Amino acid sequence: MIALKQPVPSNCGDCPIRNRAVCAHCDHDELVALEEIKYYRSFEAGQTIIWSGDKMNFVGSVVSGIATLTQTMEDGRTQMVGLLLPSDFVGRPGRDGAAYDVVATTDIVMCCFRKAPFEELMSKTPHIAHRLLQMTLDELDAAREWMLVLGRKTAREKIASLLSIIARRDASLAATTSGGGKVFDLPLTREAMADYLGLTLETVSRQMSALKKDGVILLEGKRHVTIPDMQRLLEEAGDDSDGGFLT
Amino acid sequence: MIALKQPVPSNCGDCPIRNRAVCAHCDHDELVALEEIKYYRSFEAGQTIIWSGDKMNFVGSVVSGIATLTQTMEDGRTQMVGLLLPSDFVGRPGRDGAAYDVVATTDIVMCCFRKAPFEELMSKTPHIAHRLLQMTLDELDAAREWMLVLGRKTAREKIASLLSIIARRDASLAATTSGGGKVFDLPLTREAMADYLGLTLETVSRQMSALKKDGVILLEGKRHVTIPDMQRLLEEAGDDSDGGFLT
DNA sequence: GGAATGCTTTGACCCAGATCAATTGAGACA
DNA sequence: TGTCTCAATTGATCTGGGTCAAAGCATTCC
Repeated sequence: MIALKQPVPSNCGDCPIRNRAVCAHCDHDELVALEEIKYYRSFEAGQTIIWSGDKMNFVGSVVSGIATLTQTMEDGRTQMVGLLLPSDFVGRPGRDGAAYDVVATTDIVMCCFRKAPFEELMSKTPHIAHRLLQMTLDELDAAREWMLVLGRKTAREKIASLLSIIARRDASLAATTSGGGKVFDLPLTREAMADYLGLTLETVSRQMSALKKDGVILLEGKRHVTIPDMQRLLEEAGDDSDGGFLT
Repeated sequence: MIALKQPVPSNCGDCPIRNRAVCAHCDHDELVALEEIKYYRSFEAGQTIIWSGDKMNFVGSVVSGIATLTQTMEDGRTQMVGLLLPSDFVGRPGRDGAAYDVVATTDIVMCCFRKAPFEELMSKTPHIAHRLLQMTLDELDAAREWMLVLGRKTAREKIASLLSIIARRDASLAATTSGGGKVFDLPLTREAMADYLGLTLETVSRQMSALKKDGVILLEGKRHVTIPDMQRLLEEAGDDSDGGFLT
């Protein structure tokens, strides 16, 4: 895959994640202060952005593209513990070492801040700290939702859950809605899906085929997914018919 | 079980969780402001403190005792998503509805604050907001650690992981260390352990028996556990020999 | 075109953990 | 002392998803 030079916002006003990232609630002055310490970094699909255990000297937001957060055991078993979509925050103020590997799944652009000045700024601008708390609480909810998926759902339900999450999150930014159905490209390989779901890639493949055979999803090629009936997918995921998920 | 009237700290200075709860970094004035809106509530073992979906009109900290956070699917499958020990925070500033059931596992005392005044106070006292962010980030790390346990560990490793977490957390407050070994009472039934680990209670029982037979743990009665060799337990849990866990 | 590479699908078989069922043990209570 | 209840153990059997193995299908690169 050719890594094209990716577009970068020229200023915060144009930024596609201006209203959802850690800077969402900042007023003009705060934004100016942030602009002073920010810089953009691009990574190609497949690149590791941060190695677990590394000293982190920056934090930042995903501007475009997708990254994953993964944990690995000594014997090689891996579990994805986070899926980072545009506007998601990376890094942990107040801690030096990275706890997880962060890997770019697609080409990705990040808006980074050196850690020390960001922490300094955070202590002075309550809007940033408050927004970060909100986002962290949301992530905690998502992580707990995922614990239910990992601990109690069947393979078929797991796949349906993942698809419905991607459809929902994708919908909130780049929704292609065609006649009631949702259409998107899977940003993950079968192996990455398996790592997210605590399954093997073979089981993922089998369940994808089964959902296709049963008409729950349509597949063109390996990645292009159409969901003709979102409600049906949610039922397959074992979720409340009226949306067990939070927002 | 007889629910004895439980002791309640007479003021924040005496409070056993003064240095670890959400109020940990508060200075004198902030503490006075908190004291004004705080009140204690006690619950007996088995009582549900909060029902998922309920309107939450308070937040608070666990002072003594243990509670669990659980999610339930329509068909009754349940997954525990949090274990609340003394100093842990309950409730979510900025959201009205409770997302999970909170159940007292032992008799428990909570230090509660009405939600609106607490949120008001939080916006004025950065120490509280900052501490809450720290605690939420810690919980997020714990949740992600747990995702690895749920997604990739064997039943035996899961049990060993749970025991080592309880031993560690218990150690930090009420450690009974006898000659290098750790001793504690399990605060959970086999069923609660199963709900935490995404297993059935039968499997939990079998693996407990197996760990006992292999000398990894000693059991007196059903709940009293001795861990003669913590290092050995960590190996059984599949963790890094030098502590894959954070903190 | 042909070979190499990487992702994906599919099949055959197996096993860890679930399910179903019976039993044990420890209070609580009358 | 017996019986009720509720947690826990243990056994027998079943099965969903893992493991191992072999193709299938695009892309890219000679």
